[in-house]
Amino acid sequence: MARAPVAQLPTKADPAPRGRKRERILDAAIRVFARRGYHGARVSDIAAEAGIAYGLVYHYFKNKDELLDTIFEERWNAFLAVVERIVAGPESSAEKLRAVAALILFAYRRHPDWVKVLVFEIGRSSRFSEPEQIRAVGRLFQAVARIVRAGQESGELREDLDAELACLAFIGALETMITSQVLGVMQLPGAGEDAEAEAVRTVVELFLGGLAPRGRP
Amino acid sequence: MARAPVAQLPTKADPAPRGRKRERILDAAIRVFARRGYHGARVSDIAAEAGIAYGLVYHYFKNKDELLDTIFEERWNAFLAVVERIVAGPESSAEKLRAVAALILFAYRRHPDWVKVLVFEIGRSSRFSEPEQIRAVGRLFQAVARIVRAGQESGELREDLDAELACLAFIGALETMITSQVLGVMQLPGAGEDAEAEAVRTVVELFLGGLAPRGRP
Amino acid sequence: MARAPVAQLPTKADPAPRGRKRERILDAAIRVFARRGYHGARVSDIAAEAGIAYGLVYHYFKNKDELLDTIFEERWNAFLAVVERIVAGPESSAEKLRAVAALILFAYRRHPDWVKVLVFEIGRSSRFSEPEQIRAVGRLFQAVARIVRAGQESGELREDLDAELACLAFIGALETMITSQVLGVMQLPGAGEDAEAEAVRTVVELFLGGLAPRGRP
Amino acid sequence: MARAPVAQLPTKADPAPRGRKRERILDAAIRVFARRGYHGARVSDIAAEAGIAYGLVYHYFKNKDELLDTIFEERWNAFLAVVERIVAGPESSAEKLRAVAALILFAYRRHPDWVKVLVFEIGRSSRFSEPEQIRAVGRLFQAVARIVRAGQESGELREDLDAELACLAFIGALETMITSQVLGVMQLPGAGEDAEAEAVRTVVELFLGGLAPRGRP
DNA sequence: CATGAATGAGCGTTCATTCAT
DNA sequence: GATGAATGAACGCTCATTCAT
Repeated sequence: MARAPVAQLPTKADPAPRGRKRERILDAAIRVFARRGYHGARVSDIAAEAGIAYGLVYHYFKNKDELLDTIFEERWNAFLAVVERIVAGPESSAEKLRAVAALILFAYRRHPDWVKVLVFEIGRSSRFSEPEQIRAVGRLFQAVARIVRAGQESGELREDLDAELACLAFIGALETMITSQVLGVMQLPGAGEDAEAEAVRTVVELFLGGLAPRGRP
Repeated sequence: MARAPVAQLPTKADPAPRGRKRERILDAAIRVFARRGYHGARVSDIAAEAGIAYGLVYHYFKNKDELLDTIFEERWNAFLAVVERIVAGPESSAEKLRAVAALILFAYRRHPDWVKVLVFEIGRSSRFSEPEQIRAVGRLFQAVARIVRAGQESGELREDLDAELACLAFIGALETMITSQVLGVMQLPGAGEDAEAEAVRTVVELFLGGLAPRGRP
Repeated sequence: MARAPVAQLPTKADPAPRGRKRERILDAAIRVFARRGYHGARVSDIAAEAGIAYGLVYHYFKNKDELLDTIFEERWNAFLAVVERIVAGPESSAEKLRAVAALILFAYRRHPDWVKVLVFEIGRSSRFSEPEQIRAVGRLFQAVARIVRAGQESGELREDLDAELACLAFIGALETMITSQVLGVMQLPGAGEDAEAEAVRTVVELFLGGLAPRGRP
Repeated sequence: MARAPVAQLPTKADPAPRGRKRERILDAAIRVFARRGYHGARVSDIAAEAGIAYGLVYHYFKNKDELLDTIFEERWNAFLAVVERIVAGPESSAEKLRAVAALILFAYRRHPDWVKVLVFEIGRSSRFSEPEQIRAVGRLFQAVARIVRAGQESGELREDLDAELACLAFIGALETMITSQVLGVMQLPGAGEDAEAEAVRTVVELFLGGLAPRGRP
């Protein structure tokens, strides 16, 4: 459904038609950043990956930084748009949280490079300290927090926990699951789609029901 | 008690006595890495922070990389030792999880530089891909997973959620809370010790009881 | 005739036209290596001598080592080609040996820097131990040895001396004459062209006729 | 006979008794210079080879340069003394030349490290340009030249070749034979002592009798 | 004598960025 | 638009040398 903006991300099968050099460069940058990290990626690597001369990168982007910024802005905004649409929907809070979890983990399976860059290169260190990017990431937390607050107001969710702290935990749980898959820290149960579904279930169940058996008050 | 190895971390009030240059360098490196990130930190910055000639760094460490590796190994192992002691204790699973959460968030309040380096410079970026470091981090997850599994076996915790997935979520929640504080993504309720206590409560409550009110199955 | 490749070596009078930067760099490197030795030559010296930014050196060559290797390969092969042509000619062995001696000593007078680098920086120490370079130098010895062996087979030269040992002596005599001129160890008779001619005569005469007077058996 | 000064050079079997640190350092330096070249040899390598702390090197020698200079002076002078004794002897010129050739090639077989350092590190490279060292090497040439001149005056050797050029050729032939053995450029006939004897015979025969058969004028 | 911690000049190399073509 | 030659700031690292102990 709302996956259109995500689906337009680069795929080997869709190598961007000639002439759209700018997109070619961005896609190449995502791949190279994912592979070598921002600092390890040379502008010439990106150009080579895009099949162009590296001087051309500077026609479309002011500098290497702007590449990362652009990736972040364009892709993150597209991603946020989907999240906001989920938030604005008529479903229950539980349903919305499940949708957000599924969106994030699905995005990773479909576009691992995209997610790696986001998580490892942007959600990181000094560049991330820039207020603009912090605010952008804050919008994700606020969106999830709105789901939680709405649930609390409607009585669907308990009110004695801070909505913002709770949503930090929610996003953090998802991020760590992705990280562990990227790095192979742990073997997750199942594989591919199955692992993803199980991860979604676990996070949502945990988040809503907790680990303690229901029998205990 | 078990905080001895942690407590000996640098404090402005304790500028390390003469002769312990190696420690001075490591402490300086932690501070500079925390401030500027690994790539942004020049060896000469670290030497200046330690108040020594930069050549001396190479007397004690093979290269800049080894600085980070050493920090990781020495500090992370000290940290893990405390976690393992918690795991081995006689308390209930809930108590142990609370203790781990408190340990992590307390460590951040007391040694923010240490934690920043760990989370931002080691837990991300390519250097983390090295098997040795992945295994080291894996030990943390395994430790927490053991707490969860023990709880599941004793009936204290529900058994229909995968222990490892659950502990990924648990650690992830804590990491994101720290990150959000470092970057100021969100204003957490309270401040200092209070904020920390509230964060611990939220994560543990969420993890154990979930967001859904107890009344609902 | 066959001196084309040699003749294109740098001369102050021929500062190499714009665009042929690679050649400019190699020529500059030869001059600086000759003046200060490989270890004493800074990359920035070479760049300054070539009138370019030192970064450009790395555009054309992988590193400082490759400069020396390239000089060796390109120039040595050009030199060897001339030697091989002499070997293949129809002249007597004595004539060929005289031609080789003249070639070597003439090359030094015309291109002293070239020869200095070859003799002092390449025919030296660790870099010279690389099999590829040893083999390249071996080709010179083999070429001269072929002249000697042919002379022995035709009866022009005596057969009771090993051809390879003999040619080692031949080349060694010439090399030492060059060295003594470079370093001014000894005052050679005559000057410039005359000294060269006398050196050629002495080496060839010695090599063919020996120091002992013909009258003595 | 006159080999005493040479024979006192270091041998694995005679590791210099305790206390004679200065000699230990010099011997170690010779070994390390021979193995890695002057530039490639660190002062700490030499100290390690000598089994002492590297600071001690500076008690006995002003700096690294002085090590090489000392090796050169002490060993070269000892070597020269033997040569001068040969020159002063009552033998024929031919006998003396044979003795010099044998001395040089024998020295290499017995003390290859010593010879390598002399030929590769001192006989080349810029340090050799220092007048003092040039003069020292010049003394060897002058000694051999004196043998030749004496032979010419007594009628034992032909007079139409310049004595100094001739002795350059003589020494050069010997040096190249050593070099070719060090580097393995060529397979010499025989092995060890035999190869050496054959080399001596070839150089002396060549030098005295030439390659052309006696029958031809 | 002996040690090795401490210093810092010096240099090779990388790579983002500019710009003439 | 497109290319890649050209530039040079920046930085990691080596290692000879000094000196307190």
